[in-house]
Amino acid sequence: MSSSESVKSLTELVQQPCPPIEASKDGKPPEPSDPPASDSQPTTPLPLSGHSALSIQELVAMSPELDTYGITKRVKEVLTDNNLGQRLFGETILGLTQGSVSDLLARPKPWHKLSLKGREPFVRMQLWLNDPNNVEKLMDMKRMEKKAYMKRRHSSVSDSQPCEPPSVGTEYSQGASPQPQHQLKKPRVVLAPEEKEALKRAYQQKPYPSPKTIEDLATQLNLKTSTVINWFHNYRSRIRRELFIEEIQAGSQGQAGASDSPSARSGRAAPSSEGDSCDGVEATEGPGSADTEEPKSQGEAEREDAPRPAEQTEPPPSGTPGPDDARDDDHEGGPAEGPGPLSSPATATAAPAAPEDAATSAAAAPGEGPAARSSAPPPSNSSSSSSAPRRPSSLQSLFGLPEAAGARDSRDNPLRKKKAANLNSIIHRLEKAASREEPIEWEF
DNA sequence: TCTCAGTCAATAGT
DNA sequence: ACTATTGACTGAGA
Repeated sequence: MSSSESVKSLTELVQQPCPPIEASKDGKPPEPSDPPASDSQPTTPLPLSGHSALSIQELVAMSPELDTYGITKRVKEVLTDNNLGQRLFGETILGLTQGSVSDLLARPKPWHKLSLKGREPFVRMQLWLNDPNNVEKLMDMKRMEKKAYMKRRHSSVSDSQPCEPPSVGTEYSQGASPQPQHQLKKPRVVLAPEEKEALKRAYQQKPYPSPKTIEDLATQLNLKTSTVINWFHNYRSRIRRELFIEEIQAGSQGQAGASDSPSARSGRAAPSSEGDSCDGVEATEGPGSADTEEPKSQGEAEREDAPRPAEQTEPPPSGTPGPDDARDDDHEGGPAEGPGPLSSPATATAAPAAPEDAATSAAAAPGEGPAARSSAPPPSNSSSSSSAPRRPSSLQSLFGLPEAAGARDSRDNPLRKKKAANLNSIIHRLEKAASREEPIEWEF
């Protein structure tokens, strides 16, 4: 068993025409049915059963640094060039749903920011790209899917069977499914623009609201607190991701690239898209307290963009996510409270005002019920927190990355890099401080 | 417990 | 039909 041995098999494995999907999807019961067309295997002997010599996880662990941005770029090209959809690609190659694929392709995170699990799709994409035959295969699959669909449709037309959602294969079955599905399906909550507005506003004042604030927010907006909590979680990470891509794009304007080295860190406040009239980008403070601290320096640091509201906004003082209210010094509940953060100054139209008004539409039903949870068998597994033995050379060729790692040079914009570095360290310290409870002195 | 990373899946947009 | 967006959920850390 020499390690070289395993690398060798690894190489072979990867070199095979077909991507080693599956590996072990473990977990989620409702998923394993994803195998491709489900109706007939074209000619692709997907290694769906048994295990291959190496699990994809191992591959990931041993993978050299990949250029996620470059990979997604190529994948996008290939998909569009060949008219292949994200759904098919995602389900057959990545084992992910269309939405996830879309997200991944549009906002890839830099390799270093990815967890082992998060790297998996990228390794799969890379492997997939390595063999041009894979495209053909996918196209074949698409054709077959279509054919099968047509067939099914015809037969059902002449055969009654009104049911049948027109989705490709994927019949459920799934063995012994108790089929509890008739249950109410919890209508998806859709936040109204005004509600989002209010939430964004609140976020700007306090990216990490205390439970109490959340509670208030929920009450005022007539939403469930869990919705508000989720919204903050989602919003924070979305913003973070937005920064990543900006970082990548800024760092590689021109050549594909790179990714990892922390480069420019410019950022806007939010992904914005709709009304984001706010873009308070620098709206740091609403209520009186005009920042206490004051990074005096930054003299030459760029100023124009208020970088990440999140970390920068208010970690310094007391920051810690500690149990004790810590961050939200804002007393909105108190005196003069009024509308709190969401009080949209002028346009009070927002939620707070008229709860009963159907307008809100969204949240509505306050009475949530016991909500039957689906039993979720804890698959766990993965594990394999191997310490990633590095084996670059062969693996690199294995993954066929021509450039990838190479781009770490950084002779792009020295100035920019410098600023970035500076900013980065600041951020770093902020984050650290935030998670630690120490007073630390702010001076950059 | 909280946050985050990753996803799913519904649904809005094209 | 396909893609993009986004609320919710799951599991891992601290």
